[in-house]
Amino acid sequence: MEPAGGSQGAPGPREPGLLRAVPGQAVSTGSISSRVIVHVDLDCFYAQVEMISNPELKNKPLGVQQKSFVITCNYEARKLGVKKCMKVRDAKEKCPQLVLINGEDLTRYREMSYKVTELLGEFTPLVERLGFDENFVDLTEMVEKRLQQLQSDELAAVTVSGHVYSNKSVNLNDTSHVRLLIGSQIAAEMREAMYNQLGLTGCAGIAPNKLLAKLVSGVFKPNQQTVLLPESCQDLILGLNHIKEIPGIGYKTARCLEALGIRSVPDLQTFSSKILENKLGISVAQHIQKLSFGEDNSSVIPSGPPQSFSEEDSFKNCSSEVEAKKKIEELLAILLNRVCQDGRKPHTVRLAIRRSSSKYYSRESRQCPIPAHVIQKLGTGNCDVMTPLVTVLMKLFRNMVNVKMPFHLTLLSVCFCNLKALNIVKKGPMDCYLTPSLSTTLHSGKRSFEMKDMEDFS
DNA sequence: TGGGGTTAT
DNA sequence: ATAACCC
Repeated sequence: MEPAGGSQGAPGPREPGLLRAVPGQAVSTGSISSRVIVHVDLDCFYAQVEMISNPELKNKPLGVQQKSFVITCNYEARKLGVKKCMKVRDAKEKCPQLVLINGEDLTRYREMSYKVTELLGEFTPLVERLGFDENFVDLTEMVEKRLQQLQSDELAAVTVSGHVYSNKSVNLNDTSHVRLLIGSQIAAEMREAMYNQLGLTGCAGIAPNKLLAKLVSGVFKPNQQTVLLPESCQDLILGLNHIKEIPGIGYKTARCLEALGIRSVPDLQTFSSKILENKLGISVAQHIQKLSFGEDNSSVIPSGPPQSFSEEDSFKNCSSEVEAKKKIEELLAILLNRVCQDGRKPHTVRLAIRRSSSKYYSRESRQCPIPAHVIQKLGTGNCDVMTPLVTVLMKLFRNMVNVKMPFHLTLLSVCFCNLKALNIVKKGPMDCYLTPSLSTTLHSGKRSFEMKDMEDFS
């Protein structure tokens, strides 16, 4: 996650009203100590996208299928017993009327996903994506501005939007809650905008940090929102039945913890820090033990454009080089279109495989720089960029797979990463950005001082 | 599971 | 390059 104190460090000088989000970097929120974070979680996202594409699918039980699995389904289908990640066989057995749509091509889901992130980005630039269907938004500054617009006698009149997470009765008039209540109003506006502009429904959780916002967003589903007030934080985290339900504690860590006899949240809260550090390393140990108390000081990191593009395909078996090459070419062709639309240029290509012999989810990969002359042609449609890239990918393939020996693959993945916006030329304290057209001009004309620098760069 | 993504080591 | 995490 992030070192302690991330978004709450020293305020430092900042231009008033100017909050610039730099993707991948935390943004200082000034001297504000209590944050307001919202977690926005779309309802059965892929199924929603399919129902928008084809409204006749509404009020029918709908599943989205990848290979032999129903990876998500709408609420009609859930009522009839269909669950996420169910085998198609089992789902059809449970629910013979189930309509299935193939969801292996993520293009429309990805596009809609970024529309959601962009829409949230109109409220504040502090939006962090988590997968295609979830976003965290740091509302602290927005809330503070709205608060300053209020007269002191209006504070007690601020009302909550949506549910309040609580077992006991809470005093909503306590003005120490006013920031979270305003946060709940903004969250409602966000969900309204998502529905009005994109036709999407979803849940939201509003809380003082990302962990708690995420946990509380799922309390009332679907299409509802919940705010968590500070006095209920312990109730929420202690309400979990197993540590694996804490986001950040994954399969491996949960296994390791179980071996130590740690299963429940109180188990983890009270376990010896020293022993935990020895078992998991100081970083993970301290992090997850904080999580067990509901503490999470990680900041919302604006995601910006993606850092990598990949296409993958899984299959029962691929055991010849010719077959592998065909599949790699398919993946590559799709990727080239995607990277062309993005505008930036990848400087690294990676090939990953999964062998049928490998125990569960384990991949091997090899990567290498994309040749400079290939990078330059990448945006420019007509040139053949496939051939050199296939050549380099097959070299990576043969580096991983001894093609003279029998092999058996179940997955191939091609990834473009190390994306650079434009040709960056270092000249002094400020980097200078050349537009592609200017770059071309410099190529054809006399060779400038900057061009010599560029050659070193690539 | 699948077909994606991210960060840390 | 891998391993962990997230969806």
